[in-house]
Amino acid sequence: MNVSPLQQDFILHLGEMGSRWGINRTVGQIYALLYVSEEPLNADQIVDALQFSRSNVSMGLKELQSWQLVRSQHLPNDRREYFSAPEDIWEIFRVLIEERRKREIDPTLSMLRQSLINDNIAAEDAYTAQRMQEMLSLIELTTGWIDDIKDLSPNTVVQLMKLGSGVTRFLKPVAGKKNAT
Amino acid sequence: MNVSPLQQDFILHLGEMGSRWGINRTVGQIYALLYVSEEPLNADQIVDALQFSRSNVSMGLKELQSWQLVRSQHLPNDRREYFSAPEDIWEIFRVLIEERRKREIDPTLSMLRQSLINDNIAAEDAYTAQRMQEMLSLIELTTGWIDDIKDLSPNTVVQLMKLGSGVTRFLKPVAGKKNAT
DNA sequence: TTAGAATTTCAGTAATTCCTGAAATTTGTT
DNA sequence: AACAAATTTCAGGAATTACTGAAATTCTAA
Repeated sequence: MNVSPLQQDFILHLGEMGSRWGINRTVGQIYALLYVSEEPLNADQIVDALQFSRSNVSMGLKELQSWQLVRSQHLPNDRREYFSAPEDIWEIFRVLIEERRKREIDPTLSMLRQSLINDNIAAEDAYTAQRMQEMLSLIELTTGWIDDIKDLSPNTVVQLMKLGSGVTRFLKPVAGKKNAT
Repeated sequence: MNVSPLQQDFILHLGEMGSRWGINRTVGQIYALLYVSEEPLNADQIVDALQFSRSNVSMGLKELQSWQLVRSQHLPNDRREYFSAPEDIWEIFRVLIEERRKREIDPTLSMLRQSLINDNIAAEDAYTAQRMQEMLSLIELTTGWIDDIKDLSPNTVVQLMKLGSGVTRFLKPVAGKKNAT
């Protein structure tokens, strides 16, 4: 496994970014390597390319699979497992959004719903409950929207994104408010 | 500073979530406390409510201010600094997206642009460069779209989100493709 | 300009997370 | 079934990150 300088830059960068994305450096690097590799790689090839321990690679691959960012397959006449990052960048994007939502949003959604079930909130908690409700409503709106658009074709999403704030021209104007600036 | 059970639940939860959001537990708790507090609080009140050290509160507040999630002000005849989370949940949402983008996306955007400037990529790097370009294009599209809609009024954004995939009815149909499912 | 209140800095320790090598387990082939 | 290859588990050490208390600094009111 020789890693070109271009690949090396990319791998090191995604390693550093990993920590900001809630995965550690080595996991970020493994993903980066797979992302830029045309052929699937087995664990030993990854060890060879990135120079960390076999067990670390094993755990890293497990984590990437739990994120659904990496798939494994078998090649004919080879009992080793081969790993690759899905090709379709839109698929990757969608998975990333869904997984982050699961980890970063859904627990809070449940917690807020649970806490706000109680319909007689003490007077001293009126403001707290109102704030929690505001947060809940925003999360529900946002996740509902994501659910709604996540199944659109990439092509459609591209069109919509390119349209940007231009979509507002299709909205009914609200009295006294401009839709777009 | 007495913290109600409802507030306590919320504070502890946001503390735990903090780690998934790239801020630590205590910073998450400080933010949660401010978020549900109707009045601004000074550092000692936060110490009293959450029971961690004065210096930790000081550092936590600094970090929250760097995220633009917390503001400070002065009350008449009191030299202490008082802190609060902005009221407007849409403002909070916007700030959160912008700050995460700065930390999690922009560095990669720069790196990819920088790496791909070079217009004669070695043959062995053709696939790598293509993959990096795909990532770059997706990031540019997404951040461009965010830039474009971030200035819309909350009202407009709510309308658009509620419309969800319904917006596709305004798009020109693409030959052989359905816009919506 | 000084006293003391408020805040920040920072070095050291505590806690957590990461990574490894050895051992155990699983898988597939003969 | 026995062996060896491949993979996973896991205890312990390494590295990183979080938190504290003491000291230093900044601020403000007299």
